[in-house]
Amino acid sequence: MIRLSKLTDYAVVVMTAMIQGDGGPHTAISLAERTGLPAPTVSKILKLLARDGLMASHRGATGGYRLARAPDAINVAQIIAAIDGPIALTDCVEGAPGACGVESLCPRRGNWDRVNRAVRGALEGVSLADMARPSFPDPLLPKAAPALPATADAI
Amino acid sequence: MIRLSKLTDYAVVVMTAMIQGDGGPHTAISLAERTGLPAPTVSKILKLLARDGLMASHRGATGGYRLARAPDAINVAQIIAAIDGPIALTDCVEGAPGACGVESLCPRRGNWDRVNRAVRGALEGVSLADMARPSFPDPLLPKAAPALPATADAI
DNA sequence: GCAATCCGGACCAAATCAGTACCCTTTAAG
DNA sequence: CTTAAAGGGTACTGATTTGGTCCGGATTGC
Repeated sequence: MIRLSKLTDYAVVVMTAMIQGDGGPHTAISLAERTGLPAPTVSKILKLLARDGLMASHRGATGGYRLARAPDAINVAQIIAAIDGPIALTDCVEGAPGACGVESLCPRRGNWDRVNRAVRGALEGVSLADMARPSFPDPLLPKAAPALPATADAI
Repeated sequence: MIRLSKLTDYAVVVMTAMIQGDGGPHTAISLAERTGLPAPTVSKILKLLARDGLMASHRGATGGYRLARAPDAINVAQIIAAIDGPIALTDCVEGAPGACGVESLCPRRGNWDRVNRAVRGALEGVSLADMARPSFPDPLLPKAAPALPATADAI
């Protein structure tokens, strides 16, 4: 499967938890308690999100984190980019020149970029507000099945 | 970054190499020579592709592999599914129930599926024929830069 | 001044993946 | 019928990545 970092999943959990709270700043510890995630991990996520401008941080005694923008002004692509780094499906375009072997076959590189753009556009179309919305009616997922109906929604 | 398996990249290389050859069947060894990839790896990829019906294999003395369908009838999503397994960004929906911790925050599960569908649709829109097309004019990639302009095309 | 909080980096263990090797089955040629 | 060529499947190993932790330092409010 296309592995999306687990930290990115946690990031969405933390950010939705912030939405559901009051407007005040949230400390890393309080968010860890509310989400059930380990505190150091939450702290790491918040730092990454703040570095990319998705969070506004306030240091000092009564400090904490706040969302930098409204939930519908933050999309999934931005969150992924903050945690996992730039969205690129392959590492074909890297510093290592010898990895590609025969160069005559490598013009496909530009075409992977086409795929990257398509995926990026899809991810930009989903906002944090969409993710925070409580589970919506979905005919594919009759919510009574915590077992593993996962294979159904695969390609 | 969103890690797409390196084997999937190789799969596209191998399949484009098959397109550029004549119509006859290709052996795993001949494809390995033409692509510069290690032979056992090519064999592994071909087996995976054949298992999902993307390749037609012919055993015996003069056997080999052929594309099961026309290049424009095969899309990237199918290749990824054959190599990396079903396309699912997160493993939130798994057999392990304890992993999620607080259940009250987990309704976002259905929303990840929305993201999955968006990505899947994007990948289905790119065919193998698109990938095999020799590098097309792309303003973002002024083909004279094998160094590492990779960060430019990131999100 | 003191305490609470964020900031930045380094560090370690565990899971995952790429790659390889081996043996079996099938098929066609001689 | 025999032989060789090719795919089919499984198991194993080394390396890379990732998730998670920890520590000292900087900053702000009380």
